[in-house]
Amino acid sequence: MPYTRPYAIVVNSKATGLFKMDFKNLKTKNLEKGTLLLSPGQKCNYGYRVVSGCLKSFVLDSSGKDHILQFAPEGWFISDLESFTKQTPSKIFIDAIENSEVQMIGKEAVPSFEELDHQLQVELGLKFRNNLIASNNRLISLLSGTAEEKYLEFTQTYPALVQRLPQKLIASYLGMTPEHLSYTRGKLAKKK
Amino acid sequence: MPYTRPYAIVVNSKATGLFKMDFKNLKTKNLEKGTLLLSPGQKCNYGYRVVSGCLKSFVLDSSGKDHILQFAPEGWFISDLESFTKQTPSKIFIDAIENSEVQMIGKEAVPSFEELDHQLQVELGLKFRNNLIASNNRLISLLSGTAEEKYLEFTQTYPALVQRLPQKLIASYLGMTPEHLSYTRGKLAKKK
DNA sequence: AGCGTTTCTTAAGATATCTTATTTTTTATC
DNA sequence: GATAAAAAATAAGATATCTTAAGAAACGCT
Repeated sequence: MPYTRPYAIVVNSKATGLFKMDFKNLKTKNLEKGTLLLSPGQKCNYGYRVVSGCLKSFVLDSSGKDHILQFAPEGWFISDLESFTKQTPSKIFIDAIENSEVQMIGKEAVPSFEELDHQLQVELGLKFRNNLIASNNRLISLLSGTAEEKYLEFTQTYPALVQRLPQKLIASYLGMTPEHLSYTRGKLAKKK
Repeated sequence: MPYTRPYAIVVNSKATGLFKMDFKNLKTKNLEKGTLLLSPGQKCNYGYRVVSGCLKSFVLDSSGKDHILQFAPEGWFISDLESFTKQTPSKIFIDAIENSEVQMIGKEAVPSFEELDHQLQVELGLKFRNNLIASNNRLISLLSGTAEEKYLEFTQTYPALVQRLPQKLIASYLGMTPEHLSYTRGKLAKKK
């Protein structure tokens, strides 16, 4: 079943990691829970720095199931890097998991990487590198982990999110059904 | 069963993408097929630029199955980015799929990102960005694709490798068994 | 506090993918 | 080109994860 939700704003945005950048011309926006910021097919013209609340990015597969790519709680940045930089149609959704406050960084306000000032090039280059390391580690985890291993790893990597997010979203992030995550947690609880 | 192979050299290395860089002090080395260049637990002190042949990086999971992270044919670069930059113990293997010639880039010859000359910072920053986009796309594919979809995508993305590599290595890259890939290919052939 | 909604748990049956084993095909070596 | 070794195909039975469904618990709103 396709994605249906009440939503307020339709703006745009990348899906990658945690970084803080200070640009000029930041517009602050308050989003209601459920607000959809980017949909597949759109060009992503914004990045979002989360001031409060939490966003997520996700894809829908050919059978209509969603798969969460990234969570972005306070201090994190979220966008569709590929669509934002290459101005290609996005493949992903971005929406608000909670009522959130975000700073929007518009494409037009961001020079190409080559034209950024030197300090920002270094900072951003390092962010890309760290995000790449994180993305590769997630690949390893997805490729080689069992449901149990992946869940345990998540709880260690993002203890705060385990408390805060509905389990079904964590299941989607880990590539399993909520039912199977529940079953896995049950097994783990017995072991202890 | 653990990884056993005849091997010649034991050096080290990252696992990320395609980029060309020219550093001084490149040592060229000829590797026999099967040569192991990096193992889990080691610090990765080298990156490898492949001149001819093909390398791969992979992990072994808790039940002894391998999962290929990257192929590196001619012109590609391969290493363990995390271990190389942070000097942490690697989690991955790197070895030669074919007899290969590589240029070794030693950790000691590579300044930190902050200290690189400006031109290289820009080039490398863009490489990190493109690798990150590629890594994110692979995540999407692994999370949301069926065996069939993932195989078709691979054939479109790396047509040359489909010809060149044994199917069992492609299966490992796609996160499935060789038997299941064979079954999937059989189904696809009938459809056509 | 109470009622409706969403989330979580549990469990039975279904399916995709895996395991093991055997046969056929391809590749490598002398 | 013959033989050995590796890879691919095929198939039957096993397992992890999914689907569906229903009840229990938690949450959110008035």
